Amino acid sequence: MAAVSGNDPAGPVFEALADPVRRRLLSELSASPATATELAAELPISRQAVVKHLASLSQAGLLERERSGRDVRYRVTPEPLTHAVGWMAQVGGQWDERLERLHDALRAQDAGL
Amino acid sequence: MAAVSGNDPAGPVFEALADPVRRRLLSELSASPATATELAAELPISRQAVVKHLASLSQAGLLERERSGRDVRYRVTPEPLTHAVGWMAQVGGQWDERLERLHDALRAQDAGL
DNA sequence: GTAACCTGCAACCGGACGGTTGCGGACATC
DNA sequence: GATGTCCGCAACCGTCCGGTTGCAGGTTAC
Repeated sequence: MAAVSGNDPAGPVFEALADPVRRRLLSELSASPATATELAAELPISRQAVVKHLASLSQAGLLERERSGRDVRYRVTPEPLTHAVGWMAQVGGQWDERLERLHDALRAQDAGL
Repeated sequence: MAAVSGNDPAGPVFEALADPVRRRLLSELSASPATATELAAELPISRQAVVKHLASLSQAGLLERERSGRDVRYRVTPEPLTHAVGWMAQVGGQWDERLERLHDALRAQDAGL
């Protein structure tokens, strides 16, 4: 009796967003793209830790790598966030269908890209 | 240079939603409230494991316990989901402000409850 | 060419987390 | 009141995950 349809593409997104450091990184990158060393400079963790987090975010489809010579620049690609919103809309749908309509709007916009 | 405001109330929600079992449970409960033993019967894990997951969800404010005699019934309280949507709207805002408006709509509805 | 800097890979470590089992207590039923 | 069933607590275990360190490979600059 699965209430929400099949397997969720939102899983990787939620897993990626579960870590506070990762959310922080996404937040920073949403303001302006940056390299791993730049990001590590603003955080109390090593560059390698940042790289691992960026790999997680990238695996969820939330980041885009762009190499320019010596360094690699990361930027946000927030499309997968719609999967997460969609899932929540389905769960919250029973409770309030306004979320449903919101989700529909997102889907429509997504198709428009 | 924090791009997203202060500390996030969305953290617990994302952490709760990071686990597939927890998402499954939320999904089931959104369809109809149930007890821990009922939920465990539909899953390949023990009742205690389910209880722990329900505790996580409850800690994120996503569940409500309702005791009736011998057994405890859980139901979904999806309001905290708006925190998660709000956070994503801020991150994705740079990319598309339609999410922002969606978030505003949610906030308005939240105030209306 | 050599020095400085950034990326990438691999090994390693400790703690958190998902899961199990066992047991005691409370409630309903007979 | 005895029994079955459900909840709740606690201990325990293995694995995954976040983090570190060390080192090799490119790339830019001097």
